Order: sequence, then C-alpha cells, then structure tokens
Amino acid sequence: MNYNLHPVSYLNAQQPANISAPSNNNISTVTNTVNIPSSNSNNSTNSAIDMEVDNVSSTSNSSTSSSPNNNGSPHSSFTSQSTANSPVVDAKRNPQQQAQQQSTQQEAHQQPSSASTQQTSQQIQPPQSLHPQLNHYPTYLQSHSSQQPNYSYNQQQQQQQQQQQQQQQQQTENDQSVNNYFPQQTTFGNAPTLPTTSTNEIRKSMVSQQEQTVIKPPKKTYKKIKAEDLRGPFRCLWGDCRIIFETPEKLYDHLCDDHVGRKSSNNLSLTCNWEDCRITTVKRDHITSHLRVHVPLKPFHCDLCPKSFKRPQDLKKHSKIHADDHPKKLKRAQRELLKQQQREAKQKSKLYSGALTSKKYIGGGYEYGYNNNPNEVNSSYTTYPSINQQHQDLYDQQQNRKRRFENNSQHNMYVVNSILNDFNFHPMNNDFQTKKLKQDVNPQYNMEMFNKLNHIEDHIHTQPPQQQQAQVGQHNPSFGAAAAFTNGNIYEAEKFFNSLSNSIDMQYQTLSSQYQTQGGQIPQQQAQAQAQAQQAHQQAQQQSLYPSLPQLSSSASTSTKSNDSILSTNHNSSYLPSYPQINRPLGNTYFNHHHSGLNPVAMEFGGVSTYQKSGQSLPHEEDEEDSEITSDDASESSYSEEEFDDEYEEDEDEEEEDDDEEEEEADDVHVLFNKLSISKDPFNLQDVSKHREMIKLVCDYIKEQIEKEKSSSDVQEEEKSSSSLYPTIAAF
DNA sequence: GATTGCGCCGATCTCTGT
DNA sequence: ACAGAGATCGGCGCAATC
Repeated sequence: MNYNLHPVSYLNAQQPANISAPSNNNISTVTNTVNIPSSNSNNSTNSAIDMEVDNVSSTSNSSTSSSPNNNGSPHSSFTSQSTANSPVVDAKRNPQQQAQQQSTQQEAHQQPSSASTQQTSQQIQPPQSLHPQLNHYPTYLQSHSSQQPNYSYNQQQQQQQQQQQQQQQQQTENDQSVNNYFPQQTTFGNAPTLPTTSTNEIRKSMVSQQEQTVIKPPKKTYKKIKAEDLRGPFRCLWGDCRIIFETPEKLYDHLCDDHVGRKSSNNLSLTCNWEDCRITTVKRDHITSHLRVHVPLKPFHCDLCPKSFKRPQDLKKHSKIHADDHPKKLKRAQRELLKQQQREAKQKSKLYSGALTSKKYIGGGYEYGYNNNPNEVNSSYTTYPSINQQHQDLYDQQQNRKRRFENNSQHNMYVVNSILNDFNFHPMNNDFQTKKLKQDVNPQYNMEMFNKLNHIEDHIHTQPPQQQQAQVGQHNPSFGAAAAFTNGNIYEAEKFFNSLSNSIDMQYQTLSSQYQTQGGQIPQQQAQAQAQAQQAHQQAQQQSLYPSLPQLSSSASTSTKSNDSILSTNHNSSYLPSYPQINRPLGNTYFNHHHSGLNPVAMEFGGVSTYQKSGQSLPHEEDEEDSEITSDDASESSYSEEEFDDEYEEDEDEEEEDDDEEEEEADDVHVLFNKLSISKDPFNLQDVSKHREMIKLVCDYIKEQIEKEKSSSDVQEEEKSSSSLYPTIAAF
C-alpha cells in the first residue's frame, strides 16, 4: 500500500475530526493495548505525512479490528458477527424491538463480564450517512446484539469474552427462534419499557411483529446513484474511520486495501463494518463487490449509451440490450437503415447528375465530396471534376476538414461519436429527447467540462480498435450519414459545440500565451498560486461549517513528483464531476496511456482486475518506469503526437499577436486558474489542447452533416422542380 | 502435486421503473 | 407484466507457496 499516492487525503482527514466527532480516545487506547495486525504497520516510510497517515489509519484499522473478526485467525470472520449499537439502528427499530433489545442487553449486563466498560466503547455515534438510502439493516442481523470487545484485556480474556458473546448470540438466536416457532411461549423478561397492557395483546403484537421481522427475508437496498451522491466529500464510514476522500475511487481503494485487507497481510476482514452494515461474505472479492453498494462508484461505462455500472457483469449484461439481435435494436436499426438508404440514394443521384453535367474540368482527379467511410472513399464518382468555383470553395473547405480525419477516420469518427454520445447529442441516444432539454446551449469550458472531456478522452483511448470500429459501425454506418441527425438536433448540436469550442479556444489561447511568456517559471508561479490557494482554502475553512476536502499540494508535486503525479493533481481537483468517473490512472498522460498495453483503464474494459483490487501492482506503476517505452510507442499512434504538434503550431502562429495583451493576461491568469481550478503546468495546456482538438472534430463533423443536409434538400428541391417540368406518370 | 489465496465470471434472486 | 439494473453467491482458473 502506497500512501504517497494521495497523502493529503489522509493528512487533511484529521482536520474535520471535530465535525465527524469520532472520539479517538478510546480507540487509541485500544490500539495501544492490543497488537492488531494492520496493513498500515507495514508502511515503513518515515515522512511526516506518513507519520500522520499512520495515526489516522491506525484509527481506521482499529475500527476494523474492533470487530472480533481480526483476532489473528484468518477465518475468524466466519464465526462471529458483531453489531454495533448504532443510534441509526435504534432509530429504525420500533419501540417493541427496542424493548426486546434492551432486555437482551440487560441480560448481557448480568453476565459476569466487563459490560460496563464495554458500554463506554459504544458511545461513538456515527454521523449521518452520506447515502441515507443505504441504511438498510437486515432483520436477521438485528437479532445479533453483541457488545464490542474490550481490548484492554489480554488475548486469553478476549477469547473467553468472545466465547461468551458467541454463547450470548447463540442463546439470543435460540430464544428468538423458539419464540418464532412457539410464540405462545414468548416472554419478555424484565424489559423496562414495555407498556403495561395485557399479556395477550402484547403477545399478539409481538407475534405479528416477529412474523414481520423474522419470517420476511431481509430486503436488499437497490440504490440508484444520483448526482448529489457524486459530489462528495466521500467519507469512509467503516467502523470509526471517518477519513474523507476526494473521489469515490479513492474511497473504494481505501476500503479494499485498509479495511478489507488481505489474507496475506493478515488483516483480512470479510465482515462489512460500513455503518450498521454487518454483511459477512465468504470470499474477499465478494465483500469488495459488496462495498460498491456503499460507494457511489460506477467505473464501467457503456460505450453505446451514457449509462454506467458498478460491476463488469452489470455492464456486460446491459450491453446485451445493445446487441444487434436485440428486438428493440432490430426494429430501430431497420427504421434507420431504411431512412438512410433513401437519403443516400437521393444524394448519390444528385452527385451523379451534377458530375455528369459539369461545365469544366479543373484539375486532376480528386475526390468530390466528403466521405469518411473507408469503404466508399474510392467511390465511382470520385474522379469527376468539380463544377464551378463555388464548388471549388466548398471542396477546399471539405478538404481542410478532411485532413483532420484522413489519417485515421475510423478513430476520429469514434471520437466524434463518443463526444456526441456523452453530451447527449447522439441521435442514437434514447435519452436524447429528454436530456437535450437540460443541455446548456452555451456551455463554458469550466472545470466540470474539463473533467468531462478528460473522462471522454480516457474512454476513447481505452477502447481497442476493433471495438471502436464496431461502435462506429453501429452508431454511424456511414460517416456521411447526415440522416442520423434531425434538423433540429443538428443545429442545436452545432450551436452547443461551437460555443464550447469558442470557450476552449479562449482558454487555450490564454494558457498558451501564458506558457510561452512564463517559460521555465511555471513552478514558481505554481508555488505562488498554491500559496494563494492555501490562503483561500484556510479562509474558507474557517468560515465553512463543513469539513473541507483534502487539497493536493501542486507546489510540492511540481518539483518532486513525476508528471503523472501532476496530472493526478489536476484531475482530482476539488471540483468533482457530476457523473461517474472511470478510475483515471495516476500514470495518465495522453500518449502513454493511449498506447500502453499496461493501461489500467484499458484493463477496465477487458477485465475487472483493476477494480477488484488485485494484489498485483497496478499497471500504471509500471508505466512510470516504462515511460520511455510508451513514449516511443506513441510514434506509432494513429493519432500521433506529430499530428497534435502540427495543429498546435498552426494555432500558436495565430496567437502571436499582442504582447501587451499577453502581459495583462499573465496578470489575470491567477483569476483564470482559480475559476478553472486548473493549476498552471504544461500538461494542462496539453489537456486543453486535446479537448480543443476533440471539440473541433465534432464541429467539423456537424458542419459536414449540415452541408450534406443542405445538399440533400437541394436534391429534393431539384427533383421537385424538375418533376414539375414533366407530366407526372403514375405507376399502376 | 496439493493447498491456498485471489480474482473473474456466470447464474440467480430481488427490486425498481415503465 | 416485463425489462433492466442491483446485489449475492458459487464454480472455476491461475499463481504462489509448501
């Protein structure tokens, strides 16, 4: 376990201790008296951060080990399930259940054990859940009312105590089972809060209640992740651990690594201690899969629709509805195919007629029209000359756009499809009609958009070429399939992406000019910006009632950490996206993660290993070591770095205009970055450039579609006009 | 070669939304 | 009623260890 990956998350997690209010006093004594196997104890780093991390994480592990499962026996979690006396639990119980519970507790107090000391350890009240709907509490677990063990005893006393607890649990279960099957014999002991009604009424009510609570199987909680669930902060509610994480990915990692643990690390816990959930599994992957219930994390995205899923099986099952043999898919495909064939036939007929009646031959046999379908590039009319100068201008425009695609039209089409899909502009998207209304017509390139485009870019470059090809074929069988858009949709999309492109252009120009003027002074500027950000953060923290999100120190990372760390800093800002994020690898640069076969995100779609918290080292750690290899591989890219550089050079030439304005922009860059929440390093410039390029691809595509729409409408008009010259022949 | 830990994956059940 | 999504569980394979 490497806490150096995101140390500030742990470091700052101590700050809101007064808010989350887990009194660690009791816990600290626990950890001092009992040698609990802890994965964190293996952390041999000596930095100040790690020292504090150990303090915090020891709290978390003490909670983990506060369960009697972690007594060193690997399979101890099978034998006991402790249920904390959480007020959340008590709030859910009806008074009669509470009375029964109290009576059980009283009986437990009468046992010759240290119940009074145990009771003090139960005073830690967990705060309100981040996800109230997840507060499910299986009824069969409510019957397990055991006390937390007192770790001030030695191990032998612990074992005895655990045996007593097990006996108590068994006795309680036996009593309840007896009461269930022989309700007439139900007694309530000396429960103090029972109402003084007749015994028959109590018996009837209790019988009915027990029938409801025991006979009925525990209901599962099926929670849909909402936008508010993804805003964070993401607090670990495992036991007494209240560490706050920036992202659900980190929270999930923390849960799997620190709380579930591993058999090999001698800290495996197969009982979920998340709040009042006490679900016990028999295998580690089962509990890691179960943990997704508590974490709003859906890292498995559907490539054909905006939906995301928690588990790869869910995605796989969902993907069946996109299969070609799916009934809905077949009907829709038939309709789309018919429309498309009709329009293509009309378009081809016009092109044929126009070419055959062309007035003069201008140049060598170049392609007429703009068709990115690789199968139709050498179509029969490609060698016909253009018609006139107007067509020549149109041709030049088309060729300019086509240069963006011609190296790898398949990949670029996939980029366009992905972006249209993620922005709910894809015509094949079922939710388009409902979601498009919510789409901002004039989007701004803010941090949310930055993260979203990063997400899309991640998604794009983790798809194998075969899958991309298949998806392009499914989404848009022909590149020039203008029929995919309706008239209203395409103009809305044009407006949306043009506005976004303009916004990105502005940011890009500012960033690029600032980068050129600053040169090697970026780290110093970053340090200043970081100092300002820390001041603002401290002020906000003083004013805010809520715990602050952990802040990553970009100034430190800039000088000491690798580029990958810087990237992770950028992408894990406090501005969290409002939609599920894939587990963006820490070793994330555009070109190496695009081409490296070791990409963990790529593994995401080929397997689950990245998310099932394999014991093997993460691939991106290897990427850091093999950065040279991956950069070399980038030269083989279909979307090569040279291609990007060419684009950048063109753009930068246009931007070398006003030096005075650049100085003013340099002064305002702090404001800009504060708005964007993007630290100023060249990688951000690269990210912005990538986003700029991506959106330009979409804009070009949309323009092309609009032109095709116009041309097809011209064909229709010509057909109408020409048909008016001749008598209508009716076919019988 | 046997054992064990671990992860992947399919089957199945349950719940939710239409 | 049905489809789709969420959740759980068991079988299986692989790698490490003995």
